[in-house]
Amino acid sequence: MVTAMPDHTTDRPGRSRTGRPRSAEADAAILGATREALVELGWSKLTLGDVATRAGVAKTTLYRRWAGKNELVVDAVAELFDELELPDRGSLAADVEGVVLQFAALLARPETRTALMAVVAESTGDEALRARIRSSIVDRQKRLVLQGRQRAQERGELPRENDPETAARTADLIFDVVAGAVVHRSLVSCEPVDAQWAHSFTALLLGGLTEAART
Amino acid sequence: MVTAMPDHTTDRPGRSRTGRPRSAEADAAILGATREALVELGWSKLTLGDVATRAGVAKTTLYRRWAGKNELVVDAVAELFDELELPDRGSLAADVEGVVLQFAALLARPETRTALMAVVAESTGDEALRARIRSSIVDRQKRLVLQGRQRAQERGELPRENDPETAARTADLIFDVVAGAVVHRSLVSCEPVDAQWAHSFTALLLGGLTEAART
DNA sequence: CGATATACGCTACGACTCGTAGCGAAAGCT
DNA sequence: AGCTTTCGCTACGAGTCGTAGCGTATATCG
Repeated sequence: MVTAMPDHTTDRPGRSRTGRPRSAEADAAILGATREALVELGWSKLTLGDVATRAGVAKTTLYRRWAGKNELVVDAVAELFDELELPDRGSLAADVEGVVLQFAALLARPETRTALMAVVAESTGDEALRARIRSSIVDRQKRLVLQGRQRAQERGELPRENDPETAARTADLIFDVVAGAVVHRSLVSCEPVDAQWAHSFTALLLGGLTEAART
Repeated sequence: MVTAMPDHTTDRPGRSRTGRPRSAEADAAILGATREALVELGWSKLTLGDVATRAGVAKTTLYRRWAGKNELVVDAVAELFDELELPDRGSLAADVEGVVLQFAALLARPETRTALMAVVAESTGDEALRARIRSSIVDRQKRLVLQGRQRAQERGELPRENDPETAARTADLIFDVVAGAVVHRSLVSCEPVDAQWAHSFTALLLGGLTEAART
């Protein structure tokens, strides 16, 4: 799931092939410095000037590539979410528990905690930013739900869907429940997402799914 | 659930009874102005000077009462959450659907959307702020879960718990699932929490609960 | 009533960040 | 070579921050 062209760049005139190309190392250094500064300073105290200094680039270079703090942080965090995988653990319950714990581990990292919530908050009044978050972060992770369901259906643990529209709605519901519960547990309630919690949660979720499939 | 003493005030020396008391009207004006400014400007562009102007008070008055933007916004938003109620609709499913829709309506208001996420984001690096959020907002709403379960047990829809520790864990789990799913659906996925979704979600949740109770 | 104590409005201040403009130099492509 | 774009650097006005100082307003206490 790699974008062929870096999507963070603002309008580049015609994607011309002449002239000095942008430094890829600078890109990596900036995104890394952003995550680092986010951990130390938090969202509100994060300044682009500081990021530029840490990355070893000029402040103007930052403004040439990103429109502002929001866009920069979205790109800096989006990279982290691509780590999530869905290894086949043999059963639907084990798969769900595994991805829950993976997601929790990702949210336990300070840069993820801070950045994710801050950007979502900022996006409530900015439609363009919201769209960027959805395409860069949220929608990419829905693949985990679809993948897990397909595996479960192949194993016979879940019935195959007849109506594709219902199937899509159910997938969305599951995605919101899983992601929402884990985020709320770890960031709002500030309680650990350990193996015990993951087990209880999985039991609740799968119980609800099989119960619903029965009717 | 009204606190006898305003809890937002920073250290007041001995709560002495002499001298001019703080204006309660100013308090209300400031908190209202904060919510208003939050809607128009968003979190990052919200300035305390602007809030002071809108509220018709001096900027210094703001700094005398609140330590900073975070604390002010937490108090401004905490008031909104006290609206949530759990009217008795006759069945557990109806009660859950009702509170889900209420919560969604609260999150649909722009000031709530913006403020809640922003404050949570800021709190990831600030233990004092985290504690303030929990006591002012989160923990207060857990009453809804406890209340709903008690009613369901009285109706015979749910079995009574034997182990109080397990009961507490289950309540926490339900709280995180409900609040997390609704927040994620409306703020991250940006999809409406309508009657249909609330119905599907309730079926999933209650299905999981009865299934889990069976084993 | 006067004395005391606190809150309030107002102004001013240094420090900081913002986002942009302008320049010369560097680095690629034809 | 010549052209094009990026990069680092410096400087700038605008805006915000949080605080200090001062005079005034409003409460309780003796």
